[in-house]
Amino acid sequence: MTFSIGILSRRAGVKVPTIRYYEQVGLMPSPPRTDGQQRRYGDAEVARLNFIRHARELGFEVDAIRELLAMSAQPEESCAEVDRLARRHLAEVEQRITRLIALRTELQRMVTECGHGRVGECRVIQVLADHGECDHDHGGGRPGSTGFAEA
Amino acid sequence: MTFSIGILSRRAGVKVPTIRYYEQVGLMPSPPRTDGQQRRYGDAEVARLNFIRHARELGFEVDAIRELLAMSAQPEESCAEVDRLARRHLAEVEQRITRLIALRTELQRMVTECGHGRVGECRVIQVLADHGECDHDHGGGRPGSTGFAEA
DNA sequence: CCTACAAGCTCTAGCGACTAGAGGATCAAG
DNA sequence: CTTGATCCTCTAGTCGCTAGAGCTTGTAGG
Repeated sequence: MTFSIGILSRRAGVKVPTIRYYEQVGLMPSPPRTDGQQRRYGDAEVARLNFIRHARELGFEVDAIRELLAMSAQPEESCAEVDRLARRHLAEVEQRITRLIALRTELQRMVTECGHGRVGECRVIQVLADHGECDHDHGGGRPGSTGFAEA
Repeated sequence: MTFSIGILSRRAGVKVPTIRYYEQVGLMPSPPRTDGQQRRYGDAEVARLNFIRHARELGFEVDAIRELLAMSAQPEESCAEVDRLARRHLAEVEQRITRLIALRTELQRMVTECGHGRVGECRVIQVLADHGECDHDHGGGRPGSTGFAEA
């Protein structure tokens, strides 16, 4: 009926220290303890932890999960807020994708233009040194040392 | 000829505390100081800081930038290592994109399936509660409370 | 009943790349 | 010479864990 944190860990696929961390930040309840102060859990906690894990895998932040959990405890309420949270997160993910795709394009251009010669002519280094070469190639970054200060 | 950290900050588009942080972690040199211990920089530092900023914008980690800077100081060396670093980073970016697109798909499905009714029937909550509903929809998550423990 | 020892406990510190703030010194312009 | 913007160092906080020290507890076998 009740079980230890290690069992809970295996059942929900969340590491033991992470469960304790979730308790600390208020995602998981403070469970009852044995006489020796060891935590005892039940099936409800497995469900809750699965919910948390899945939400984390989808990239929801701990604050958002706290809200989602609070809302899910009110099944009669309108789910407009839940929807809003999920949409906002979706928008963030889409923004990250957009930015990463721009990065990928830039990195691809850098590596395909690298002539595999010496560092002095390396496009990768040139593009990094001169931001102006980033979006449009206006030809001929000067070869040679970049002339940086040394750390 | 030489200028303060604030001027360097404006010229390179990097905040003052970030410049000091870069000095601390060895990306920027320890510059000469005035009698009153204030840092003085020259144009080489503007170039170096621009390089760092651009590399950060492309998502290179500080460790990678340290290596890139070291390599760029050796223009006669082969750029194979530079190339390797850039390609590895590109591969990481591509992986992140792949994962984020999977997340986006899942989130889109969640929000489009939400009927905008009560929380008890909300698909967003249901999918989060039951990982099994994630990749393939086998119909009819039971409505009602999720039955979690409370935090 | 006793002994191992796995698993639990608390507490602190570390990751990466900054950011914020306190509390004080210095520099440049008027 | 005064004002006030800028600079200095230092510590601590962010986020979501993860690692480790040093100790206690639970449980299974003998």
